[in-house]
Amino acid sequence: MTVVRFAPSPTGNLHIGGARTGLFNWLYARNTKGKFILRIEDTDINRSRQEYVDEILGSLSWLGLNWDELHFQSKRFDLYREHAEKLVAAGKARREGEAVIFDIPREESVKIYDVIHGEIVIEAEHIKDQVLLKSDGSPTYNFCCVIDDALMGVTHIIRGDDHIANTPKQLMLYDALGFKPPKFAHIPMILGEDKSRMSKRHGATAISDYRRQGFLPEAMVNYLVLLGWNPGTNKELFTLAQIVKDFSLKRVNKTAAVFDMDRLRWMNSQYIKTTEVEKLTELLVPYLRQAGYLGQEYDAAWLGGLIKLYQTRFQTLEHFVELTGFFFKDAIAYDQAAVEQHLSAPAVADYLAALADMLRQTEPFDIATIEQNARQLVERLGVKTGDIIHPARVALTGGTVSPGIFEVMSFMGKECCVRRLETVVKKIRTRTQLFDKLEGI
RNA sequence: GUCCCCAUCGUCUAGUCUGGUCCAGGACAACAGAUUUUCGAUCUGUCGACAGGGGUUCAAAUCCCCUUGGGGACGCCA
Repeated sequence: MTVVRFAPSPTGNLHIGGARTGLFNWLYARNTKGKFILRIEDTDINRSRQEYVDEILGSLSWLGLNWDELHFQSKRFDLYREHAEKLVAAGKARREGEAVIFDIPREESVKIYDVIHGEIVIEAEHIKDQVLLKSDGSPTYNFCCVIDDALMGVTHIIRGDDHIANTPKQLMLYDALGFKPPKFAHIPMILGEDKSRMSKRHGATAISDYRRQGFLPEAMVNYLVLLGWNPGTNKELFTLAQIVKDFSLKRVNKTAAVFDMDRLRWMNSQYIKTTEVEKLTELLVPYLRQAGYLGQEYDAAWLGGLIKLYQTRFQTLEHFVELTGFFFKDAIAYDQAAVEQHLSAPAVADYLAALADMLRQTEPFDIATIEQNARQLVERLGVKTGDIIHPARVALTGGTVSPGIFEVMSFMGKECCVRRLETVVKKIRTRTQLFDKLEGI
């Protein structure tokens, strides 16, 4: 049985690169019906924090990466010390005070047979002797890693290729300890836009940041897996189950990939489009509440309709909140350029006043009826449709961008539409030069 | 500085192992057109790459070498 592990250290959040490493391990385990071990590498007591453990576990769960075993290295110190003693006793390591140092066998060169890279040879002369136990008695990464992987029966180590340089050291430890080494698969790194290692200055790096912004876990996983792997077809959108079925280490790239936010957003919009409205509602409600747009009670049918109206227009859950603000807020902000472009013609006030009257008498206040009445109004006034629609859009939404205006009116409700239109009319008529004060309607 | 990894459109990539079907395919982005009451979505199209140089071969994106470029590692961090 294949056994893999993902071994994050709780000194920070689960970031994009770590998540992808975890994902590849998980996929490999599920594809081969093997075991996926989650091992928290918290040997650095000073930098490890419980909140990061929680954050990492939370992010992995959110992505849907369930683990079969969970271990903490901080609970295994005795085990590491025991093995260090053995190495000292065997003359393969030496004591320096409390510390134990591994003597790298000098005469050897180390060959790594990497599943992705093939053979990599490193001469022993380039490797320094390795600290196994620090002066405070705590074990080091390379040492714990080897002991745990060996004792936990890990068959494949899938990790970032920034670990290639650690591999010969670990291989020598496997040999010294008498353990059978696992197979290694070093996957390419994920880079920032400037092709350097992803870091905070590249923007959001934590999975939880993306979750907060309203990316869907399915989209995140789909995007991440395509960074360094593909099924060899032109297909790009997969369910997790499909990826599990198709995944193989053989099709993993060697080349580092640049993280592309545009593509992630596109990917997310693909999933939003195909997610049921009920599910989207459930996801969106907390965001709307946080924005103060929704109370405990809300009209689910109305909100569902609004979500449907916007389903092809929003790329993240936060984006939906941004786009639909004018449906929820009492005071909307008017875009200055839009006001000048569409509300400055002398006749506009009359048109909007007529529109407000018409809307007041429209019953039922549904899309078809509103449109029908609006078309009649346009005819009666002898104007072009756009002469009414564009000013109306600015008056009702504050800007020039929205879904179809009749849909907007219907969802906004008669009372709100009439109020906004009449307020704008009044402002135009009384304060012709003061369009910039058109706030708080 | 030393060692290691990598190298196809701006980005993610297919093709490289098993050379010919590739004057290099798909997707994101960009741009243009269609559609539309605006935007978006959608459809159609355009732009756009085998880093350079040597080999090997009848034939090279594919194999070999060098150069260049990029990345990573050289912690009593993980």
